[in-house]
Amino acid sequence: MTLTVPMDETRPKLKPLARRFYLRTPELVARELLGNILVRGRGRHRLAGRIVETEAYLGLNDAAAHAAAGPTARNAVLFGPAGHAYVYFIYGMHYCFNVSCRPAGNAGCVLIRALEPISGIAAMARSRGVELGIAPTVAKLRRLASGPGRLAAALGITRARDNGKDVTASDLWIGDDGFKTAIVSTPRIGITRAVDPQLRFLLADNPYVSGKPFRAKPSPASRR
DNA sequence: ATATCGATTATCT
DNA sequence: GATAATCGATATG
Repeated sequence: MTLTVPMDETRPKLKPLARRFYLRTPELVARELLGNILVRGRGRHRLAGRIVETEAYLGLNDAAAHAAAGPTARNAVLFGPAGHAYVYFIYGMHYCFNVSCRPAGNAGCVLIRALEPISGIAAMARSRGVELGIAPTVAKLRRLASGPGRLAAALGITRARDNGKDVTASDLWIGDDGFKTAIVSTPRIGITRAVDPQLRFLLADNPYVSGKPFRAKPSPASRR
């Protein structure tokens, strides 16, 4: 199992990814966002987690994308400049957080699907309405932000509050601390069209990705 | 362990 | 009026 390295305060100051990072294809941005840190807040009271799962949505030529049929009131941000938050409401109760890619006019984006919680964990638990006792297990921590709806709830992301925000310069931003690791791709989750292409990207063997709960590999010594 | 189901509403046809 | 880039709960083997 490859748990990611915790962000620690001795690393160089976390700096927002620059605009040019997002001025590329959704596939590339989705891959390269993995391992970076999604942050809510600036300064002292920060909520932060490492991005461990993403999906690329390609825009007009992607039947599964919200932008597939062209601009509407809901998806307007996708047709604007790169590096802005696209937040939508789904199933009557969940928000999902995306970042726009490519130059204005190209409606690509990346859905951020899961975080490994790093700081502000107690606040995330409060936002999610879950109890973590002391010394929470990975299984408990996983419940905070493994899945796009959970992630948005953990960071208090809503459409009213966050849609359209500049992710390179606002209280909702993404920073690079230099972390890199192996990446896996799979088909995207929960869609009914364009189901084949492998546009979902995950950190290999990371327990904080969405889907089946993580199970520790049985070791000979721990078998019962 | 996997399967199915209900919640609840903005958005689009 | 139908659908949806989900989640959590319940049922069943």
